[in-house]
Amino acid sequence: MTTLKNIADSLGVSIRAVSYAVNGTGRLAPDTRKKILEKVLETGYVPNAAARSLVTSKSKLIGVLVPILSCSFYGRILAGIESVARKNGYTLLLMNPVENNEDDCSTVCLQLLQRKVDGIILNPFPGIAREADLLLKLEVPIVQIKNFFPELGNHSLKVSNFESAKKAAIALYQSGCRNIGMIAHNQNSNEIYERYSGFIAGLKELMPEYVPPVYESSVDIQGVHQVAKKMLSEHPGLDAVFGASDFAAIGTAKAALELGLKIPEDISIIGFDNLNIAAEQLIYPFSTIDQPKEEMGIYAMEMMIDLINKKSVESKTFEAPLILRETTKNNHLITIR
Amino acid sequence: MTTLKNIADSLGVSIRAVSYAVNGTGRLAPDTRKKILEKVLETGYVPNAAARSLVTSKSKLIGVLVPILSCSFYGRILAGIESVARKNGYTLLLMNPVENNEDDCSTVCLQLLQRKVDGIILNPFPGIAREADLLLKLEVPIVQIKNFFPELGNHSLKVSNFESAKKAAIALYQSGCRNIGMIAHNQNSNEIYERYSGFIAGLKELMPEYVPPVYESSVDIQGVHQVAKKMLSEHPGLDAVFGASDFAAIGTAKAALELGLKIPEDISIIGFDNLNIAAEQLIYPFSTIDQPKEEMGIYAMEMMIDLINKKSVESKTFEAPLILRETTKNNHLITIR
DNA sequence: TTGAAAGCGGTACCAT
DNA sequence: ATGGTACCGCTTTCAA
Repeated sequence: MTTLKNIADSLGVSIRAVSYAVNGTGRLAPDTRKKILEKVLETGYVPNAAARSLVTSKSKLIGVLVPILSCSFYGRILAGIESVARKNGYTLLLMNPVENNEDDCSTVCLQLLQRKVDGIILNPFPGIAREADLLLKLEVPIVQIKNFFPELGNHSLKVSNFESAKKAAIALYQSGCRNIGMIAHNQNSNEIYERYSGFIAGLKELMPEYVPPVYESSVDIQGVHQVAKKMLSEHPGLDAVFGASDFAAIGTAKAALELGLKIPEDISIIGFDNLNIAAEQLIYPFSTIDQPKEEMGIYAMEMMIDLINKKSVESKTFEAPLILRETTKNNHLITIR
Repeated sequence: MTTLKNIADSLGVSIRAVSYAVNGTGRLAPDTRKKILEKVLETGYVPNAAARSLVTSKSKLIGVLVPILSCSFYGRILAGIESVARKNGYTLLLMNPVENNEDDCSTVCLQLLQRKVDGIILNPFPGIAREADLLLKLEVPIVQIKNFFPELGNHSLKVSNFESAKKAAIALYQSGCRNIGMIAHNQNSNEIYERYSGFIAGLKELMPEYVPPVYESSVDIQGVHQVAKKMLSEHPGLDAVFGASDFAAIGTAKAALELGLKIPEDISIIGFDNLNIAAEQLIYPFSTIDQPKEEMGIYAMEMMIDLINKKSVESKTFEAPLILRETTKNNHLITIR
């Protein structure tokens, strides 16, 4: 393998000179520099990142922690992160611990510590927040996506869950629905809670007396399907459902169709996330709230770079627009976006 | 930061002793070992991966290169890779170059070289195969997924594209269809070619005289939609279409519905991949060929570990079973799987 | 402008 | 069984 020393020896110059030439730093006689660079090209020399980071104590590594890879949601965020990381000389360490599996979470944290990552971008969940002390010991920036645990610092990124959920409630009202329910999720997460609160707040404004049915389910279509069937049976008058996720929306639609309801004539449905599986439905492309996934990834990594460079950064809340498709009726009456 | 030396000094033992204790290697007096381990725990010492890999010349890093992150397909493969990597002390470097963008591809390769990864798992495409010389210089194992370029060595992983496509053709025949077309893709990839060949072979067996229409499209629903509309208009007698991907299947279904055809009564459709967006269709969950994504990821990483340990490994072709759902008629008549 | 050399945090060999 | 030490490849200070 070619090293700095090899090149230095073969050219009769010092190691330092080669280092400067390779990195474009320091002062060097122009022709020395040129000579070295030619040799570098010729030998195909590539600097050793481990050696470099050992002495600079910068790894140029960013740990990225996501709980789910089997759904396009995090993949699209990852794509955003990766593109700006790569353009700025950072490389991503991808970690995908099974959510709340203690072993997985601690293994992953240990990796992060050993690798001396320069920063961590993660979608936090309780199992990882429990390891906060460890992570904090690294003393590197942490950017939280979607969710937020104060133990992990105060740099975060999310969408306007409250406002967008409120928009969904208002939209359903504007389309003529008056019996509106919600399928929420039973996970410990403030984003779901914010969506719930926004939904309630929207209804409170328009129908102060109305108390909507809200059911909770696990975050998967199967689970929602069961819960939605229960909700629709126990509240046969429902003419609209807001889902805290697209999984919730799809599960609800499944249940509604089984019960012989027509979408959206009998029942309107709005989801959240704008997942591919919601957008690409052949017959019922879902009305939903769009989370700007790629943009969030891009912003997260830009924020990370600023943090690493000690620039001041602000946590950001993205707008999440309402997209009207085929699971809501009277779209022309809906003025809110 | 705590280092080996810190611990050694504070305990009055040698650095070597601490190294042995931490790694559980070498011979050490039991009580010395115990004493050291306690100190390690107390100080929260974590070894520095860069320093370690500098001297061992093993990085315990695996470069993973995927062309697309915005679709659950590669995410699910990644999840499989990550789980076995983590359990074996390896960490993944995630790379997502824009396919066939030269800059991206060379940046990514440079990263791989600098990081001295112990292995590379990738879904190869022409832009990356062009950098094969560089990658080969690393002299580390390369495992190719889905596609295969001989320039990148001979370790690969794929599904039985030919046989499964043949199954699809036979299944469509068994269900009673006699006018069967195909939507293929115009990308330079042998997997698509194998699917095409399998399809043709299946039909040749059953209807030697029949010459099926085969149209090519880009790999996205929009593109397929256009092409499928053209195909269905130019061949109004078609009663079945085999899609080289689920994108092809969905785009075709879209076109068929627009033309007023009933699925599956008027036209049967079988896709390939078993993507979430195909499986989770509310009204038309797609009959398709299932690629075992997680399993492929798991196997790829296991294969990588064997290769690193100089064990002999064999390239593997996974079975890809036919899954019958709602886009094929007379499923009960279809005996092939 | 350039060469020599210290040292980053480990591993592993060579003596003792 | 254990201590001393060379060295991995690179950056950077210091002196010339």
